[in-house]
Amino acid sequence: MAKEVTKRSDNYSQWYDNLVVKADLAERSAVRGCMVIKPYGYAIWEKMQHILDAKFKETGHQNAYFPLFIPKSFLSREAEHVEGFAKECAVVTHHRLMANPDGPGVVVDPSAKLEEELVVRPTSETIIWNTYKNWVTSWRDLPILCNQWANVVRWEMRTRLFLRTAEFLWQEGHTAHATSEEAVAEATKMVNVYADFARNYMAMPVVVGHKSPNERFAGALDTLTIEAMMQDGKALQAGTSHFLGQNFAKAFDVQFTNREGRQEYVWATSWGVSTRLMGALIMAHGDDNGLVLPPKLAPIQVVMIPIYKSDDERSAILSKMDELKKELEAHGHSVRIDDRDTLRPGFKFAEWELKGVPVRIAIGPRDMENGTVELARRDTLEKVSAPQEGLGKRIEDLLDEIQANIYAKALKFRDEHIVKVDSWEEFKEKIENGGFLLCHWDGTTETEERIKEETKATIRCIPIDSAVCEEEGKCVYSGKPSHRRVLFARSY
RNA sequence: CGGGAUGUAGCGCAGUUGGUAGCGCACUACGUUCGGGACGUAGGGGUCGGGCGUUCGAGUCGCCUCAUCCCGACCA
Repeated sequence: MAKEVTKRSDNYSQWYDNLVVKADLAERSAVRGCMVIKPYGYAIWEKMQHILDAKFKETGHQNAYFPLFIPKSFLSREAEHVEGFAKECAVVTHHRLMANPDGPGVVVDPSAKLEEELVVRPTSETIIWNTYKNWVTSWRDLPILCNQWANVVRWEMRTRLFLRTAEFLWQEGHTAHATSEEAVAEATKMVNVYADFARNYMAMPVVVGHKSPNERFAGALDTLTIEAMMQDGKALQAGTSHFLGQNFAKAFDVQFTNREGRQEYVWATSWGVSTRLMGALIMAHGDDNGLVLPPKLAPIQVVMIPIYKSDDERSAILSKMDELKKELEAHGHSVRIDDRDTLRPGFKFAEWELKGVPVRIAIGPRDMENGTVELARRDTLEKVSAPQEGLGKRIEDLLDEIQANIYAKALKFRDEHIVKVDSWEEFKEKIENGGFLLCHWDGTTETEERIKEETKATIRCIPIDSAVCEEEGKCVYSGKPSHRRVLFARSY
């Protein structure tokens, strides 16, 4: 009983925190609100990065890197933007330490005060737009399609591993365009890249939609989002893509000469996903035995566990495993042979299940006699005996099946927990059970905030990928007329 | 910054009216085990968050302080 994961049904938060630590993904750091991503967790993040990065390249983007520090005056150029982030900024005020004159240790050298304080980026719009100003003079310079992989700092009051940490890793795309239409198309394109990634790689269904004005990114004219449902019925914002209009171009005076020779402000977008996706992955698929990784994101897709008594058996089984490993690797799968001699098979089974490895192959003396292996899949925990012959093809099919099954399971769960609600009484009752509520809303921020106060539910998005929302009705709270349903939920 | 709680071995915890600092897991060694989280035996590991005070004597009582967590506030 080395590592136990609590049951999801007991306390979902506890189950989550416990799983993150026990599965060796991450742990709390000694630094306030910060997280250490451990090698196994980081390996999953790296797979996400590589896939996303390839998609960004396919859609014409290039990677670049901008400074960590943002002069305070930059951040305050765009009024809404600074208002949105001011309360959670880490600020650098000095650049030198000195020996403590009153005792041991060091203190900040008061003579090394910065002329202008530097903010540790909470997001990079301001520093990037200040840079883009110098890159754009003509319509021929557009579009600029840059992405940056970076860390950002947001001094949150309460933090949770992967979901909300003081420092987190992410990518942020920042694009500049000659026309509004082009920028809107870009923002839409990128939210769909995220949705595709969530569905086809993370095996996680998402609802794509617009944020309400109240929930928009600070400084955006429109925010597109992908919203996922976790297994406790709460929503998780998994990625956003913003149409920034000309707000930042005006704030940083980024103009270009158009084809007609007139000066014009450029149109902007920004979009990002973060290590929060790790939290989404865990909460979308994990079970009481631990993590369940979709094969496309699993750093180890197949783990092989030998079962033996004698040294002779051990070496015979391991050499058979080497052989099979080569075959699987030829099919493009990542394979780990767990040849640790100090642990018993049962322990290893449990440990790799905890880590979410999609497929386990066990080989013991019996299998060696029969030319078989024991094949176990993580998603259903089913075990079958399979011939060693043709294993490569069989595993390939199995991994595809697991990928599809995990998605189907998550989709079924989500669809069972989305309900249309038309009365306020029903709303208050249903929201207690979690899940997404599709309701009519009168379009006012006032109603939205009242609903939030009374139920802690917010408008997660105004869905664009669901025809069922488009109908006439009355606001679930105010009774005023509405022409479409929006998605309400409690969220992380 | 309000309200509540907790700091004792790497982790999780117990510690009674103040009287020799303990348990489980983990760790080390040896042996038996090994097809679903093994067992036995023997070990190692602590300025009880910090400071001051009360007392013959403080993990325990008092005051101060620091840190962390929970509920709020906050959360593109």
